[in-house]
Amino acid sequence: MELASKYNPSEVEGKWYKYWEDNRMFHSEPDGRQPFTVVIPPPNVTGVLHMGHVLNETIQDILVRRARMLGKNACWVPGTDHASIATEAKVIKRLAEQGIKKSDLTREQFLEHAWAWKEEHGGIILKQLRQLGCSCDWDRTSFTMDGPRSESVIKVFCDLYDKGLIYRGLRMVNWDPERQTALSDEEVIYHDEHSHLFYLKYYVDEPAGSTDGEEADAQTLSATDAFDPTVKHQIIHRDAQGRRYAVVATTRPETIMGDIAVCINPKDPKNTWLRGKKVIVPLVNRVVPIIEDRYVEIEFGTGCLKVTPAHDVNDYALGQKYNLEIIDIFNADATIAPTAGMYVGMDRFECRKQISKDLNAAGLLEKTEDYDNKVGYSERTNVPIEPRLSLQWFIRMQHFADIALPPVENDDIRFYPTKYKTTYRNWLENIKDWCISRQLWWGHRIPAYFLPGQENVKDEDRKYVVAENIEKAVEKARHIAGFENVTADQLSQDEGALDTWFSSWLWPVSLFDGITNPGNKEIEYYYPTNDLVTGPDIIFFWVARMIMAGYEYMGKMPFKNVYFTGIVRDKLGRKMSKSLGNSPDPLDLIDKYGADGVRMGMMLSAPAGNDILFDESLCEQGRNFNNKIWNAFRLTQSWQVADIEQPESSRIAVEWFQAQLARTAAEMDDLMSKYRISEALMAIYKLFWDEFASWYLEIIKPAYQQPIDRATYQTTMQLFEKQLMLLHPFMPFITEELWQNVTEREAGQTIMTQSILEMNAMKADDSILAAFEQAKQIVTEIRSIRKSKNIGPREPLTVEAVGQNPAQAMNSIILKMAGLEDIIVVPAKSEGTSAFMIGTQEFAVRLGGLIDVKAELEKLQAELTHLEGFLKGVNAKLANENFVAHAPAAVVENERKKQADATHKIETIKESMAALSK
RNA sequence: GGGCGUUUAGCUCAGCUGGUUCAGAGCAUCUGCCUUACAAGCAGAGGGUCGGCGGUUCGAAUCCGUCAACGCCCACCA
Repeated sequence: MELASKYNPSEVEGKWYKYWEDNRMFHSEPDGRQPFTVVIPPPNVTGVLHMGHVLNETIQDILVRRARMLGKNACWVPGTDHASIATEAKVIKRLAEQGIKKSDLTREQFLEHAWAWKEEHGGIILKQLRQLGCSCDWDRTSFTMDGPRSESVIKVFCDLYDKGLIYRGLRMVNWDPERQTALSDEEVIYHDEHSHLFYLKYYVDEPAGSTDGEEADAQTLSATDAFDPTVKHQIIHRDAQGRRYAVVATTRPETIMGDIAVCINPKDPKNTWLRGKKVIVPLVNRVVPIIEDRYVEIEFGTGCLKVTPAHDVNDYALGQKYNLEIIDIFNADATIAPTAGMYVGMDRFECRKQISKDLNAAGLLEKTEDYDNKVGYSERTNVPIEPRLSLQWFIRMQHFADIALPPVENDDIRFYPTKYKTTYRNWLENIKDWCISRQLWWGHRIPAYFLPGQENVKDEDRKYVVAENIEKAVEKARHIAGFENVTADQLSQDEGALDTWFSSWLWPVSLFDGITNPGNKEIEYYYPTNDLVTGPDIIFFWVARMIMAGYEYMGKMPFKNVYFTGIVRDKLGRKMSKSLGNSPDPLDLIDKYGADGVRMGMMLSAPAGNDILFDESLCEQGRNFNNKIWNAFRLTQSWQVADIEQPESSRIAVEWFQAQLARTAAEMDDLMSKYRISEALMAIYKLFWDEFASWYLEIIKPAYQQPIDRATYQTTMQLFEKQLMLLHPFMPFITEELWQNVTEREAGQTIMTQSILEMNAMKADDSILAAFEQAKQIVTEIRSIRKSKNIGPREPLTVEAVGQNPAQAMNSIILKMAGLEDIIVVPAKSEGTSAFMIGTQEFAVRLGGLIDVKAELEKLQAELTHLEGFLKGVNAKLANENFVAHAPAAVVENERKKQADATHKIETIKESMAALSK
């Protein structure tokens, strides 16, 4: 096998992925083994791979591949999400480019375009996942709008409706004027915004000069306290003609056409004079009553609140309470509606500008202040949402909160990191009903069918039936009095579609047909799934709701563990985004560093729960590691194997490395069980690079053009192979490539299906590990002395062990690695040596004429100073009666040992110094 | 306004219920090396008052209080 000096991933990755896939090696069927199931968080069907996916999918692949190698029947189900609103937006955009408006199309025509778009762009991301190395069971690829998944959604809707958990109602919802649909609360993102607080004059509906005879307070009115919210007396505003008016502060003057009242707090001393009066809405000239409610904050603005029930949730609540009229002044696209009577057709923000000008011109604007407030934006279209009164479908969430909270609280379902338990609890404890209907076409159409002949009935009172299909709907309808003879073509289905998350919340169940075919073999085998890997940003959208649906429909948790990844940011901590241009294209990175390199780069920076500061140089580190492995393999392949005796150093090295491997395998197992994936990777990285390549291979490496003994060679290749296996989940491609070449493999054998169970059970021999560490220290000391004395690495040296040599058993290793001629035990070290200490044992390197007495003395002096300081500390501790009395015996004992060791070392150093000074 | 989290080496992080010479890892840096596996490398080295202050304790990076900075989530003061 000819091997280039640099690893070339592109030659290897495609080849092995094709092999795995062609042989359906990721495919799973229920069998007698323990299942290990992961369902992919379905990416948007028309999406492309970004760095967030790389993080997420790499973690899942590591978990899945590892589970497979631990003998489990691993099944990672891939799929995509129809992403109702996002995809519909993309389709509309493309249609617009072709000069077609959505409103020009029928529902059927639009859906044709949408499906065409889906066929064209759908699944690109699934191909990209293959490039990353993801070992998904592609035979199971699903789509949230495919047959079984759609059927599940409709069935669940009907079921929840029948259970009384879904209702239809007129509510104030979050309205996206861009897409013209309702949204759930979770789809609204609040941003701080610099805006203005407009102080509007609402004249009292009374003749000029009116008084109530009690206006003494008003005499004290000054320019400054007129708007002081803490003022404790009445504040009456009058214009030059003596007309009284109230001042109302608002951020949304454009809604005054919808004003139906002005509200004050009954306890507000400033505004008591307004009680029972009527005021005139500026410009609009509508006369509206002053109402009183404790809801109004006395200290905000002037304490007067304009009430616009159609355009504010709180105002709506007030409207309900006081039975106020509702005037909706906006069209669905948030332009001014004819009901407003003015500014009709104008955009809401244009209108705000215009109306503030007009108010000012009319002398109805008292003043304007800068004001920072929060404005809700649509998560998808990034347009300010409009609270809008609308007839929508909702799920009663209290029931679901009740079943979903306990399992997380008591750790039946575990969250990593655990801090998200709190987030989860807070949300569930303040749960609100979920608005699940969307005024969209791309999605699951709401299976509600309206009965005919209700043209004169108010929308919210129209009769309907909920059924899985039109036939069942007709049947149900015929049971309703007066509709006994209704036919299918007389029923009209609700035009709306369901929230995307209404399908995703079923994902772990619907993937195995657990809704449509309960109790089937697959759902029984694969459910509950094991690990869910996702971002904390969708904990409410998705994770919580899956738990709800899981318990509702399976009576069991949907997954046992949830691993929340961080958000991928750039190295400056900024969120990766298209607009910033700071998000690398994962495929470019794969081109550059190989999939294994990118995976490793990602994982190196990904401790659980923290945001990931991604830096391309980490991929470089990954690539370098690949190259290191590659070259280590190249080295082993360059050896001639001969039937010669095994050198002692090799025998010891093998024994030592086996222990080291056992220790690392156990460590990795422990770390993986805690989802400390980056640390597990670091453990195998260090094992391979620092222990295997830097020590083991250097020890067993035969002299130039000399053959290696068969025993060492064979064991070495086994050790190599085992490391590849431990590494495989992290870096699947290079490990497969090399594993295949470590030795002849039978056809069809791959590293993927090898077991690492045995390795995890190996016992590490601690005594050899300790002895070897000591030998390494000695070697390092000698190398250090070589370097400081400018002695080349191959110049033979002799080392003296003073009194005894505790590292005797490791002599062969030390001789080879430190380039020594000999290690001899001497009663006292000779002149012309440079000494060092390992623990309490002194060694000395014979340097002959190279010894620099002055430098040597300086080195010893520095060490002496350090040791004396250390000893002083220890002595102080031991002199403290409280310490000796209170601390556990073992701790005290340890301090005594430190004291003895330090004392001994100090003596040794002093002797050395004395000898040198002679 | 409420809640959560973070702060340890130049960077990114580990340090579990206080005590192993406990102050660590990787990367970066510095020095010397193209030593026939690998310069995408080898060998060696330096670097931190553990955010500030106060407390508990024989003993604190670790526990408590407080302050500060940063980040995230939730919330109907227009």
